[in-house]
Amino acid sequence: MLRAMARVSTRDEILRVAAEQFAHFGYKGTSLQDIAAEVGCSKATLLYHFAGKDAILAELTAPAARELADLVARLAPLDDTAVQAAAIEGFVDLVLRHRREAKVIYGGIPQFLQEPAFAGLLPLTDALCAAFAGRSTEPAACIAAEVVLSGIVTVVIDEEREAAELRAALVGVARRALLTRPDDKD
Amino acid sequence: MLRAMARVSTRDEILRVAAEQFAHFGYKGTSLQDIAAEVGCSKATLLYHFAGKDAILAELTAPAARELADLVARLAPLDDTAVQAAAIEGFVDLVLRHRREAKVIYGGIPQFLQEPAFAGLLPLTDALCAAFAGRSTEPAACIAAEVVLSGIVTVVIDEEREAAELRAALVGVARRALLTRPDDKD
DNA sequence: GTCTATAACGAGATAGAC
DNA sequence: GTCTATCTCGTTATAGAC
Repeated sequence: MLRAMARVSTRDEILRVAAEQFAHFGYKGTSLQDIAAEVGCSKATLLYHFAGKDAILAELTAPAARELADLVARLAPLDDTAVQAAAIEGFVDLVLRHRREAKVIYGGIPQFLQEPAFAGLLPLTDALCAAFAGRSTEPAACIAAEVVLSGIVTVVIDEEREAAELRAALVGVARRALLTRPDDKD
Repeated sequence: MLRAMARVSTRDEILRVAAEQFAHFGYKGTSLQDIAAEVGCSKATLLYHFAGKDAILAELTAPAARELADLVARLAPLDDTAVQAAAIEGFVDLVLRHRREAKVIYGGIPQFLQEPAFAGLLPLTDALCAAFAGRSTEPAACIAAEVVLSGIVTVVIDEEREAAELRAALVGVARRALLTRPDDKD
């Protein structure tokens, strides 16, 4: 039971550093050189552990993408009134579990990478957005959902605050922003 | 009075296309090749009209950045209760006047460009964020302000809807999200 | 598993003809 | 003003020693 060391493995360290830099500077804005320098190894070592830069990205985002698919599946059977609250809490928790990856998955990526690993993401974010809007097709509700969704993923990477405080604040702002009926005690 | 033609000038067309592509794919994610192809000219023509890629970016963002500075200056003398409402309407209007540029200015840029043209932007967005929070230093208020601010700029570039409808929806969601006191009739 | 060296490619930018 | 051709540099990726 001594597996939780500071330095697990070079491979995991590469993933950690890459996630951080992709989120901060974007996929294109981050070079293998940058990642290698931060990890403390050479570019060649990166490419020994991963087939290429895109493979790092794919492996990085896979767990969060899978959890997003799970969340969307869990939301599907809920009725229009319950789906919004469940979407907010489920997504905030997901994003807090994957702070760095969230921004990479939600923003930026789909435009310049059509790999199978990312092809399924757009429908998922669309479904999540609809859930945030309480399945309303009102323009105001859709726009509000988009604002909240993109706002959350953008903010969470740069915020230093602890998870519990951040969670409460994000759930709170999402509820208020998406409020169409008076059901909360905040 | 016949200046409003479809094709004003190559120079303006370059600015228009660059703004669009920077917003969609990011500054680093857009090559001069990409811009030239969309404009229908060569890379050399781009560099005849502008000193370099960064000069395109600087000229592109200058008007919106100046307006942002003006807005922050207008907000400064307002008291804590009035500043929030003024910030919301002022910023939404600003963003709608500069849909494409807004995302470029608010996100992404500061990390990889420390030129004088952009050095002053971070303090401005910080001041705007404080205004959104009603100058509160409560974590919840600050986080809410960040969510709304980043959400607005992210959403506005991809939204197809007309300005009036978009404006009403954005102001509405911002007011609800930042609501700390009951003063609105929405 | 990690390194140095280098190949292969694409990017921003320049030169000079038209 | 716009082009083709070219230069230079940074990037991804490979080869081969240790």
